Amino acid sequence: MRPQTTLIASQHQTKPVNKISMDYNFSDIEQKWKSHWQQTQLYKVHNDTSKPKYYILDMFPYPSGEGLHVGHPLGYIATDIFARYKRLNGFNVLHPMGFDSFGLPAENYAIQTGQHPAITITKSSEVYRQQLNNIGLSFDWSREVSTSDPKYYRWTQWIVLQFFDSWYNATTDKAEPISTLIAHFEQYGSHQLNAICTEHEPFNANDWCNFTETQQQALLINYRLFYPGEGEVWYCEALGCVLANDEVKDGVSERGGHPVERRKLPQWFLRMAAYAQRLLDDLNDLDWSESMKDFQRNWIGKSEGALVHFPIQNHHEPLSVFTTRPDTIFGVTFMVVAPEHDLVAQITTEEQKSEIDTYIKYVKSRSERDRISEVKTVTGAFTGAYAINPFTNLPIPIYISEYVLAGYGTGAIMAVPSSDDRDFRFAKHFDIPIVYVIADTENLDNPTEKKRGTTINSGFLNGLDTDAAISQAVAEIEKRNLGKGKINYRMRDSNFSRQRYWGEPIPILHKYRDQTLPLFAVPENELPVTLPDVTSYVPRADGQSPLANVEEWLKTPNGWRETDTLPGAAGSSWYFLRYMDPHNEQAFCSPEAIQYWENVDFYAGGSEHAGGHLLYSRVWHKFLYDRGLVTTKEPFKKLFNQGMIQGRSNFVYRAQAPFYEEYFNDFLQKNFAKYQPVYVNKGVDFCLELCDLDIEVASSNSDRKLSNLQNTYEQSDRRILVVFIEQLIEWINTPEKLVAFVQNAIDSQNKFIFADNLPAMRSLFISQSKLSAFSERASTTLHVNVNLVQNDVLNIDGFRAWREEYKDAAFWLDDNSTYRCGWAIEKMSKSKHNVVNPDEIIAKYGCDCFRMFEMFLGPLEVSKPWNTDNIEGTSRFLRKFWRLFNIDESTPKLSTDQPSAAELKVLHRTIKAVVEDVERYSLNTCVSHFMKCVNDLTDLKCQNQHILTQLTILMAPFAPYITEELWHLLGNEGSVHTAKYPVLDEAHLVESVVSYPVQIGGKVRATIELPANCSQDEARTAALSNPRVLQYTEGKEPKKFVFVPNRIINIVV
RNA sequence: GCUCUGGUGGUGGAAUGGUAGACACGCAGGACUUAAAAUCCUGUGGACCUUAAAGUCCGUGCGGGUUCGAGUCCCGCCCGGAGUACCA
Repeated sequence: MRPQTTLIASQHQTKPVNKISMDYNFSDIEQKWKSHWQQTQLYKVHNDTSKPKYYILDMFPYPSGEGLHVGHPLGYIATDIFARYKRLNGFNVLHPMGFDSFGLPAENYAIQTGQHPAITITKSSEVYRQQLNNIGLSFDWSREVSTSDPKYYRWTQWIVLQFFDSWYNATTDKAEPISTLIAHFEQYGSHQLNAICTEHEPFNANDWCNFTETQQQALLINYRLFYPGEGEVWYCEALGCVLANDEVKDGVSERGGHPVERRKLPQWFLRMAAYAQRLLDDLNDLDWSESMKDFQRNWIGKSEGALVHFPIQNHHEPLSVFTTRPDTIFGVTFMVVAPEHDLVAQITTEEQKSEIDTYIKYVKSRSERDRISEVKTVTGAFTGAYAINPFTNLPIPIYISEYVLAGYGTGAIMAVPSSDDRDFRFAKHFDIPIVYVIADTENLDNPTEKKRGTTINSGFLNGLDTDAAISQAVAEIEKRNLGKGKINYRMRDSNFSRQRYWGEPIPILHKYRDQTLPLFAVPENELPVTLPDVTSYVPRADGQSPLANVEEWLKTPNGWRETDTLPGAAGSSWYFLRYMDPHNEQAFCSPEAIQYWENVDFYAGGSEHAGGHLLYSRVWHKFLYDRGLVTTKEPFKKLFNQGMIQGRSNFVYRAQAPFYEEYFNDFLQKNFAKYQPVYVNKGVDFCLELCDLDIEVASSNSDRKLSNLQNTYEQSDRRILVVFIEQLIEWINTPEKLVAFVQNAIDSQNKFIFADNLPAMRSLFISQSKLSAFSERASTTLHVNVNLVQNDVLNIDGFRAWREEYKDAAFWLDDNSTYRCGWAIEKMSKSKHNVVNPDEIIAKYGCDCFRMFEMFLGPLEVSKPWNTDNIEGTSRFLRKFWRLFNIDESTPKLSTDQPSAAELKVLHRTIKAVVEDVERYSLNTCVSHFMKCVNDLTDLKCQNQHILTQLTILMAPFAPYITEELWHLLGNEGSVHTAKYPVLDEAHLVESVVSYPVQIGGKVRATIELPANCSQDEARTAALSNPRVLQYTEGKEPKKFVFVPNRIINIVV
């Protein structure tokens, strides 16, 4: 389909119309410049260190098979505008794009279809690239990276091996090569070492030297930053594989609805927790939104407290807990251990065993989120074992409950029902005693409402306030050797392996098959370890990845390959560095490139990445910093979170059986009230009390009903009219025909009346504005393709053509003969038929219009619905802008005179507003400023070359094509995108007179004009003598006189 | 559950604590046209009041508070959206 505007334009060109300006023909213009820019490589970025750098980046997209919808480009257009703006202001701007191409969707598609994910992903990347190019984005595609490309993932694997080869030295507070750790072990054993590691038995230098290789390696993995261990994952017996959280819905697998359970399997981990404190500290210097920083702070979840060991009766090992409130230790009346805690099996008594087992089974089916968010019902089980409160020496029962997570703290808590809400509910439920340890909580219905105060019933802590009691308690705990003060982080080491095919193979070799230790890194010169082809992408029933089936790949001269792959986060945690030097085969990025580009200045993406990608990337960057591979501590200086674009769905309403009776009832009341129609619905639907006619509304295919009626009425003194639904539908928009039909029946003498020549049965759709008169049962609501709707008015022909079943659809229309649809704001999705494809919009309105409209929708950071209707305004604006140039036969007829003061004022007011708003990322208001400017210049009949040239450059970042075309029509060389950005001259904005609103008691009662540099006294005299003001002050002295220069006057009487 | 975020006309939205509704859409009326498209003009938060000009009151989810002045700041609610560690 050719765009409408083009048709009109070509008509004008073929007609010999005299002196009509050339119309704005976006499709020719955009085609022309798109290929021209490609040929001249306008957007190619060089590592040109003579210019200041600016690195602007969009979050890595995953190329989904469905292509882009209008929500995706929002951020890309915004960053493109900033990139172009920065370029015009003299920066060397890096603005690259690539694809995060490993991941589950392609893999699941491969499982279903057998197609290699590399093929699907290449196809969808190609679609993405084309669509992005359609939007006029100034990416340097020569720098494109793709995580599933072996040339790229070679370096992902390389960095992972650096993690493997590192440990965290808590003294120097950074990651160091594992060789320095081994040197330490050889000299001191594990003594005098301050490292972040998994706890293990201490050993000395002599021990170390006598350990076997496997023993040494087992110790080292307690320190490595990338290490093997055991982790809980979702496992589905029926599907025979590990599932992602996303693939588990309501406790069953999303595919097939099979039961799932948490299962411990060998996994690889990234020792993220080592970086917790630095991740927290360095947030302060970042230009991120406070909410995003808050999110990460909460995620890291630092808490200060104490580690306390409670002895267990009849058991050698103590129960260790972490608590933030050691001051309440006298109030501990029970302990709760995570159901999966190792101790549970050891301490559970014979009598309690079956209860505990049943409970553990229940918990295995629960997600972590379910476990912590469930507060209404308390669940748990008693182990039968008792711990001893070391301060009161009283035995306290040990329970297990799902609200305690194995992965947090020590996986066990000391429960203080008088100060913790969940403990309180638990104690109530299991009838456990409550000891009050804070003054004035004894008489509260819920003592946990008061969490701080004077300590009571607590021996040596009595009388202390909470803070003093905490430090006193910690001191005493340490003195009695019961534990120690400790800082705990909620953030834990990240599970960094997947038992799946479509990811980077973990470049590790095992000496023996199916035995983790000993293990070795794949030598650097053998990277990348590429993915072998497999016959099936389905994970193995034993939970291993499909790679474990590829015998010839598994076995190498030096050992057996690791079969786990890396998660998506691996490739996306460092990609922004690769863009700096994307083709380097000697290093992941050259030191020179890193020296110049440093890190990302402006990073745009959705806030949903806060806990994942943004945290992983920070850890990787900090690690690379520690190892001297990058020069900055943080990867992303400024973070901008754009909102989502929601879909705006449209609905049509299909009539259901009850509709016809309801409709006819209403019809009778309106048109035949004089016969007193009554809805009887007994045998027949209606009877007209003041005449001898009954009426039945029926479908023509209910033959038996008809013959029954006929029989009944042959013996009756009343007559019957059968109104067929088909007839009702046929006459729905011409009720006068139905009136005539019914009137005829009333007037006739026939016993049994029905229409014979019936139209075919069609489905009926009711316009939204008619709907309110009917019950909910009268219609069903159906999503309709939004592309068939404009301003909520349905394109009826389009609708009929949309689906076979709607071919003959009938419509009950509004009085103005339109069908009005209902609407709702929902997520944009295929099933809701509210997906709008940018390509279609661009074909109809042009890329420039699409870009400006996306920006015009609303503030970038806010979620908002897409509504194509409003695009007309933006389209009109661009045509009006074009007309300003007075183009006759492809030459603008403009004046080269000195612009007028009024014109200059409009221009500079716009420059000021646009620059201010671009700098604060408010792009929707920029579009408004351009509209206002074009409106004002049109009103001024401005045809000044200087003004319009400046405006063209100003608008170039927003509308790159039309401005480029006009730039050349104006006779300029080069590209508008390499021009010099307009500079604000305040001199043009100086006003001699300011108009002040005068408020009296906070309400505006008058407006007065005052000289620009007016003093408070002058303003006071002028305001108080104003007749309007006098009406309110009645000449009295005001209580207060507020004068805000250039703003407002407020008088208090 | 927890954390974050938002709530302003019929619609999208604008507004450093300073005239709420800029800029658009839609709608209504008008001009131009054989007609349509395109374009242009006028009106458009609600309720009063007036022949008119003008004016009055109410209005930014709800209830309080701070201030000469609150959409904006503070406290307490209500409703929607997002994230919640293996979707990316």
